[in-house]
Amino acid sequence: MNVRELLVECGSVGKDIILEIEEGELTRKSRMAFVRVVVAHITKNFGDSYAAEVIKYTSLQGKWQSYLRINASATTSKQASKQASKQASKQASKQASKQASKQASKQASKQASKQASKQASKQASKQASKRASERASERASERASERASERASERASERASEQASKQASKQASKQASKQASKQASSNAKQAELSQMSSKPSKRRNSRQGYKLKSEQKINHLLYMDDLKLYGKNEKEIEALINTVRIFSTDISMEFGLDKCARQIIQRGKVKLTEGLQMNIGKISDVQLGEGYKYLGILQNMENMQKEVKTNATITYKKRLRQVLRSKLNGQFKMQAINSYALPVITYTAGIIDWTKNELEEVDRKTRKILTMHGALHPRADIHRLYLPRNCGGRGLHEVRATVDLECAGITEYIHTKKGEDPLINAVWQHQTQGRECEPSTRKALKKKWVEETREVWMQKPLHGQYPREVEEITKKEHAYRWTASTGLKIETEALITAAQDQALNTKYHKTKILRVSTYPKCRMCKLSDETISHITSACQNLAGTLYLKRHNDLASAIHRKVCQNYDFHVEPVPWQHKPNLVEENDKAKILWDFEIRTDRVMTARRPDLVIIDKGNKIATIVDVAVPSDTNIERKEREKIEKYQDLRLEVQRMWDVKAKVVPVVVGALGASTQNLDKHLEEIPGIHKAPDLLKAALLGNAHILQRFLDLPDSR
DNA sequence: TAAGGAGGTGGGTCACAACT
DNA sequence: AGTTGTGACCCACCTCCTTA
Repeated sequence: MNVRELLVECGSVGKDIILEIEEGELTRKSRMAFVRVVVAHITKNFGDSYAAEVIKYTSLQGKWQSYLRINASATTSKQASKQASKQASKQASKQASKQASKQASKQASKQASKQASKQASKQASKQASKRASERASERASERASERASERASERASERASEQASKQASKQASKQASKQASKQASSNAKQAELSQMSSKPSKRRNSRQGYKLKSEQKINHLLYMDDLKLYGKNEKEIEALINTVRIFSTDISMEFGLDKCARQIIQRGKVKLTEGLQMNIGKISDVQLGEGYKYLGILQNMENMQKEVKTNATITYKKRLRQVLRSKLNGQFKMQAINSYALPVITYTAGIIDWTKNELEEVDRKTRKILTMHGALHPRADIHRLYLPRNCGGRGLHEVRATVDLECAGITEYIHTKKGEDPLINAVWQHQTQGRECEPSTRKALKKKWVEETREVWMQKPLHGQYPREVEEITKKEHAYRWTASTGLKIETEALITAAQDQALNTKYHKTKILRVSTYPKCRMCKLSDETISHITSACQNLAGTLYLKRHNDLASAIHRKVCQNYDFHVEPVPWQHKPNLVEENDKAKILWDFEIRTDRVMTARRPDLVIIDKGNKIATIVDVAVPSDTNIERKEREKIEKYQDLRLEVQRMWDVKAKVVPVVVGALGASTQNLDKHLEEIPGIHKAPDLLKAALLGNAHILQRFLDLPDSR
């Protein structure tokens, strides 16, 4: 299809366009006409759904070069490439909007109200589902839908907001229903209010209120202690306020006049008045620039987006810092942020229109604050930060994702309830604009999000290296069990995860990845490359000192528990426990790092622990190791193999049944599937998390010490 | 070099005012 | 009343910078 020919065909309009293109700039008017001509042509020839590919028409000279030649085809064509379909959808949407606007032009007046109601319903539905999630009761849903319609009415008609004093409205509703049933002669307004609060369905049919497009009337919103009244003009509002006042008086409650406010909107504009003078006092108008807080959201003629956002962000950050300054451990700090700080933002989800950028900004700020408090290494992976702990993440909730999920939840709620309530249905209709669709559930979205985030993390060349390697060796729940069970400080947690992410400042990293150094070898032993796994488990210079201490800490933790089991005296505090070479009483004998004299010559005869249970005639040979995470399984097999000779010798010499138990914990927290099974074989109660914690603390100490050393080169 | 963050760019949408 | 022009805003995408 040649665009130029097309323009020539369509007469004077086309000729003008051609002229303009050749002369220089195309005016917006002509550009639009241009698009209309092209789109009309395509839809005429290829139907409503087509694929179009836009190609530069290089054979033309001058200005025409930058304009387009379009290859259009019906969408069934298999040749349509990805690009083509992308373009097509773009064009299609363009065209759709064009046509829509044309058609809609006739209904301009309707559109205006549509837009108003669109926004209104959006906000309303959000609030609706929020309440609903809290109460999931009929009342809640009703109120919600009412709020929706209320919002819709806001722009088009006058509106006044009014809040009765808290307890008044609460008790009023209760008492009102009682009184109404008791006294048939009670005044009409009383009856009306009682209906409002006790029989929601009738309340909607009352005379007063703002009328929606769907013919329903709405005259108030009530949630707990917040009451809002709506009327189609000032008089109605006065009448409604009067109703509330009468009730308040009846039950001896006073109007909290200073907490009430009114707003009159005429033709979409706020009309400021002196306020409403009543015999009990004056209800003043909502002041310009100020707002009125309804259910925690600052509102004026509409939600005060900017103010709410700023306030929410400030409070969020304040709470975030508060949590991080606390003495909670890493896991609980994350939980506290999720349940104490984050809801400040998520409460506004669906009511306030957060942009993607704003939410990402909040996330960035969060990470910055975390880093400032030592809770996140600046080079650590951010996708991992937001993954659940059982997937290897740190269990923080991403603000953006949480808000998205919240909105999805609201949509889901409205979708399921729309059949039960005409007002909710109205909200749904506004939101979908007639396009029926099945919203995906919140749960499914969450699952999808976790999967995708995890995939991104795993695919990263550097950060994804650890999970890829370690998950080949052991199961996820064993590799990451330390994150949920050890109760480490958040700083230690950050250090360990940064080490797993290969994000620490090692010489190998500097040389091979940053290329700022030329010497990748270890600063201590100068033999191997200075990688994380080298520092944590393979450096010869550290073997006799730091590794030994880590190893002994772990072994002595086991020793202490064994001693407790056989009623030996132990220090009350674990870290003060100093194992003796030999402990013996009538129940058992415990050897610590003891070289066993054997008749036959053998290499491995000095295990970390030998426990001889005298009663059961069982000897347990325990050996502890903290290898690099990728070696745990191999190490475990090696240990068992290594002590087989000794086991047989012990059986023969001491006339007991002997077994070898390896306790292998990865330096960065991974463990094998067998760890729990092995621990059960050792007398006493041994918990894997305690051992993991001992290993990780030792390891964090090693990393800190090592990386703090001056670079020799 | 990997990753995150910041800023720029182009395209799209929307609201509003001016014009026809 | 309908059309057109304009600016604000948003978003996706890209590039560049920074940091380790």
